[in-house]
Amino acid sequence: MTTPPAGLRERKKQATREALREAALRLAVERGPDQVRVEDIAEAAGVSPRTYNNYFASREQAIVSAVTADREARIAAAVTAGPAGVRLADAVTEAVVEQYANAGEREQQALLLITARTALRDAFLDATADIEPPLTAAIAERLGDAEARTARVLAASVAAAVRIALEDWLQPAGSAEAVGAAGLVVPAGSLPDHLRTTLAPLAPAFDAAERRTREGGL
Amino acid sequence: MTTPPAGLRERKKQATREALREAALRLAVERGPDQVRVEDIAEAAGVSPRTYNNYFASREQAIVSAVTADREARIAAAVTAGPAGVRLADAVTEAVVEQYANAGEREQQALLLITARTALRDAFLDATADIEPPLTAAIAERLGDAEARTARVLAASVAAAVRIALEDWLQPAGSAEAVGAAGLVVPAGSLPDHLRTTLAPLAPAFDAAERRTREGGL
DNA sequence: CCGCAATCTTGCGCGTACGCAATATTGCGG
DNA sequence: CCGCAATATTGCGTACGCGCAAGATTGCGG
Repeated sequence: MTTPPAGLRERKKQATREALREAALRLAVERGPDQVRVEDIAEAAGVSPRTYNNYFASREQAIVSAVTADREARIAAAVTAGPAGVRLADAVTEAVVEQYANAGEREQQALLLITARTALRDAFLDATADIEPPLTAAIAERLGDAEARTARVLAASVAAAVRIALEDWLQPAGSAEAVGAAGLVVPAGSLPDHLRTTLAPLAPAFDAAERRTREGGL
Repeated sequence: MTTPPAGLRERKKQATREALREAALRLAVERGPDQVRVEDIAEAAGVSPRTYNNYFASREQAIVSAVTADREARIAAAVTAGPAGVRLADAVTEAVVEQYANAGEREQQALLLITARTALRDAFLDATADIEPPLTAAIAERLGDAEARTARVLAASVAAAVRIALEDWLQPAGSAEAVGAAGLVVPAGSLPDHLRTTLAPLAPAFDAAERRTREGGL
């Protein structure tokens, strides 16, 4: 379904996209993110600057996409792969955690780069919205067509929650530090735990939807 | 808290912002959205083009903000104003519905404009994200400091749901039309009902949070 | 093996977004 | 009433985003 042999045309497009991603990340690492112009990336990938913009709508997207790549697809797959026995909320949570936990050598290095510059940070956070469509599909599959709208809302909520979790986690801790009182802040903990905590409040909504499906399905 | 008399400086800034908003909307209506350059708006408001960009980061933002203006503040106020007796989920839902239902003459006209052009439509939808911070504050007030993180996630989820509701509602109905089977689509109904339906799946999450607060507060 | 329709790439041009440094405005002590 | 620090406005320069139309590439049907 995802990749029937596919024609040469499509393969070339993917190759170009890949080349742009790699070039963007490599150059950004080599000489610092601000010293890389679109022109440079395009040249390194062997295409015209205009073509670059046919693939990426902003300078930052290419760099970020080198890290986020096909995270969306993997999350959706992980949800779908989950056994039907477990709570949907848990399936989704673990699928998300899994994808953000397995940070490879290169991802780690890129993350440092991204955290530094605000523009990149924003682009990185915006990229979390991309998980929404595939996640919608995966959730809809479990909830049934009657809850299509619910699936969409839940997927969007998850994306929003993930974004928040990453936002907090990426804080240089340079802000107010301790917020005293009951403001726990927790930006220091491990990312997986942080994601789980942030997603937790949504669980009741998933449970209710799942229950509704079960009852309706009888 | 919101507006102590405030100095001249601040008032002038608001006046400029207001002037830019109005100029942008007026010109967009008069000659069509694509025939308005930033230069025109700035001139009409009596400031330099460069100053325009100190107030709005894109050409579309000014136009859209003439419609969305201080929707954020009003939603937050409506939630806070809600009696403590009603379910938080209902308070939030009704606060949101209220703000989007009361569309004035001018808003209605502007909406037509916005729906037409994709760039404006996107900017309009992106503007829903602005309700998140004030909504977070309003929800946090009801849930207590211990649920600060929950408040943030719920507010973001609401914003995401509202966005989805508006997205569907704005569809030119030019797409697949009937999705057959149980895909109800409903883009034709009234906006208030549509908002309520879309927000409904989040209610259980609100209920759970509220319950937690009550128990913890004992 | 060929031609043709679909699609991708590219150069061009316009308008936009924004960092920077100079200049003007505001409004708080003195 | 005045000077001074803080803040806003502006011009300039650079790079980006993208619509458009011409030219190249792909690959399907004959």
